[in-house]
This record gives sequence, structure tokens and C-alpha cells, in this order.
Amino acid sequence: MDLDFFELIYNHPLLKKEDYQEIRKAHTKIEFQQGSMLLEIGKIAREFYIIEKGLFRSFLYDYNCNETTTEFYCSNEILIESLSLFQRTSSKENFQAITDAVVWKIEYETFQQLLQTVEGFREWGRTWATSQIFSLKQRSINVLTINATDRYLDLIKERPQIIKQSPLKYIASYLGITDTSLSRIRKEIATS
Amino acid sequence: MDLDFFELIYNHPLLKKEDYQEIRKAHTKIEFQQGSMLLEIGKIAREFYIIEKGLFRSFLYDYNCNETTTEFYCSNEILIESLSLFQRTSSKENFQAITDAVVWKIEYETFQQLLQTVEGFREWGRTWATSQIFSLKQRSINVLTINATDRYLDLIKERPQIIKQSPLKYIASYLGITDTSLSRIRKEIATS
DNA sequence: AAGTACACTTGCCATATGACAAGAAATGCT
DNA sequence: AGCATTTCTTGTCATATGGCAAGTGTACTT
Repeated sequence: MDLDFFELIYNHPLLKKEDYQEIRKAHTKIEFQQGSMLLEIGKIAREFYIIEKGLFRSFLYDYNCNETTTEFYCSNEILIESLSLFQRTSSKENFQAITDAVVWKIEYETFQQLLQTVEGFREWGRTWATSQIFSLKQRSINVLTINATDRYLDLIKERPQIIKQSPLKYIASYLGITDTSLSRIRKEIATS
Repeated sequence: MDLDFFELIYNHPLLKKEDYQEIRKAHTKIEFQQGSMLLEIGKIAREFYIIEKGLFRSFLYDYNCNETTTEFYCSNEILIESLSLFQRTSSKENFQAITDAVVWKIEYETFQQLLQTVEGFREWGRTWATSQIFSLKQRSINVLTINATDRYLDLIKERPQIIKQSPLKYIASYLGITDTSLSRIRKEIATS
């Protein structure tokens, strides 16, 4: 059932059946082909996306002009450039479909309206924003204090979809290492 | 002048002289001794702090029980554990005065009230939250893509106060390296 | 002034990761 | 099936950083 998908994403005890009807109506389905861009650096994000199927990544170019994958977005997750969307500034990152994908989008204005009119949605939004900030903090700490092998093992455990669906080079740049090193780490893990 | 300090911190074009009067009245001055704790892991943050003088750091223990300095807070900056303050959850980090310090605090409830009643303050808050998220993202990217020497050089350039006021070991753990390595990096820089 | 604690530096060697290049495997296209 | 492209692996060597221990410097206490 489609409704189950929305209940899963916007999960909050204050949200009722009729709220989900309203939320659902606010969304439009779009499909993306593997490799296509959902948002590019310099453009302004106007929509909030939830992923039904497929895998996306965000990436940018570091000071050495190397592509760095900053995040992965799996099915049943939310994909946005929060700074661009909420601050109406140009995006600092590219967002790309790694596989063919099905997503549901909601316009920024509609999203804001839901936040204002649906209490449970507002509360959901607050919780979600908090978890976003928590993840961002956690990521820096992990990178600083955990070695690449353990970060990779964590990724396997926590987000196996990524391992299955993403080319090794994107995973490597997400972990902050080269694809050569990641290949060796995999070998090491396999033989131990 | 004290007012100048508040105008500097809560800088926003929508805020007027009388707004700053109100903002100022909402704050109370406190002093901290070098080494004393402003907030500890497990406690709930009830206040928002702005630093007039001195240096603070936040830190936690990683999965190896090593102390990791997650952030520094210099004079004219804001110091809070946003997750704890806004979500009423227990703090995930310790906050400690590295030097003797003078800060101004504002109670959470008073802060919320200002957000609701003063439009310029609300707009300032939105901008500030955005810049926080931006910094968090930037930090992960820097750690992933820039080597320790360049991160240290950046720190010297961007936040010289920290270099002057913090012991080397905190700077090292902030950079994600040992104090031994940082000592060598300094030597390397000095002789080149 | 001696003692103590803390901050910083240095030496030695180990380990993790990178750079580059070649080869192998998988995938897509016609 | 055959070719081209991309993805992944492996070898060799270089560099960055860590772990440990000893040594030096500095500041505070008494």
C-alpha cells in the first residue's frame, strides 16, 4: 500500500490517518534514471524529496577538485539540501541518482503549509531536524576517531543497501579514502 | 559598551535599538574559572550562552574512550548543545572553560519568547541555525579531504584565538591527530 | 630553591593510506 | 559474439600518522 510508505517516512504519534491522506495528496511521484541529476550546485532547491526506491548520493568537489561523496540517500529516506531549501540559497552540492529511482516530491511552499497547519507534521519536522543535526555531528566524530576499516564495517551493518547498490568509488570517497584502499580493506575483511 | 557586544552577536538588519535593549535585559552575566564545566554529558541544557571573553571547548569520549574535542567556542561566539537545548534531551557532550571566561546566559524559555515576539530575533535565529548546519557539514568535508597540516594552517588563519589560548592536546584532538603529531607538524611549519 | 605536575618535543619503529600503473573482471552496446 | 568502457584488484613504493618512551621546558606550590 502506498499509504504505508508515507506513514513510515512521516512517522509520528501525533499524526492521524486523515493527516496522512493530506500529506500524501501533497506529494507527486517522479522517476529518475540511473546517473541523472536531481539537483546541481548553484541551483536553488525548491522541493523536498522522499525516496521510494533506488539510491542517490550528494557530492561536491574538494579543494583539490576531487569528487567527494558527502551522503547517500536510500529508499525510505529523505533527500534534501536543507540549506538551499530553507534558506533559498544556491545548492552547495550535486545530487545524483546512482540507480534508477522512484521518488515523491513536495513543493517547498506546500511543505511549509503542512508544517503550519498540521501539528503532528510540525512535531515530526522538529524531530527530523534534530536527528539531522545529530547525524552531522556524528559523522565528523566518526571520521576523526574511527579508522577506515571500521567505518566501512559500520556502513555494511547500518546501511547495507549502499554497499549493494553503489559503485565502490563512491563508497570510498564517502569514507574519505581512495577506491584502491577500499578494495584492499574488502580483501582484508574477506580473508579474516 | 556592553550594547555593542549584543549587537555584534545578534547581528541582523531587522533588529532595532529597542530590540537590543530587550535582548540585553534577557541575559545574565556569569563568570567561569579555567577548567570548570559549563555543561556535562547526561545533563539537560537549559540555557543559551554567548561568550564575552575566554575560550571553551566541547568534548566527548570516542569508542576507544579517547577524549575528542568536538568544537571550540571563542569570545563573541555562541555556545550551546543545540540538541539538548531544543530537544530537551540529555547532553551528548561536555562543555568546559579552557581559560577564565565571562559569558552571558539566557534561559531557554526566555529565548523562545524572544523568538516568538521579536521578528528580527526570529530571523536572526533562522540565519544562525543555517550557519550552524553549514559549519557541521563543512567540518566533515574538511576532515575527509584535507590533511592535518592544512587543517592546522586553516585553524591558525581562521581562529587564531584558539591557537593562542588552548593547550596543544585539545587542538590535536580537534584536528583528529595525536599531540605528538601536531608537535611535529608545528616544527615542520616553523622550519619551512 | 627543590619538588611536582603538566605541556611540549624528539627518536624510533609500526601501521594506514596514497599515488601510480598494470591487469582482471564485469557490464553495456552493436 | 566481439569490442569498448567502466569497475575492481593487485603490485610497488612513498608519505602521513600513531604508539611508546625518554627528554626538555615551564609554571605553580611550598
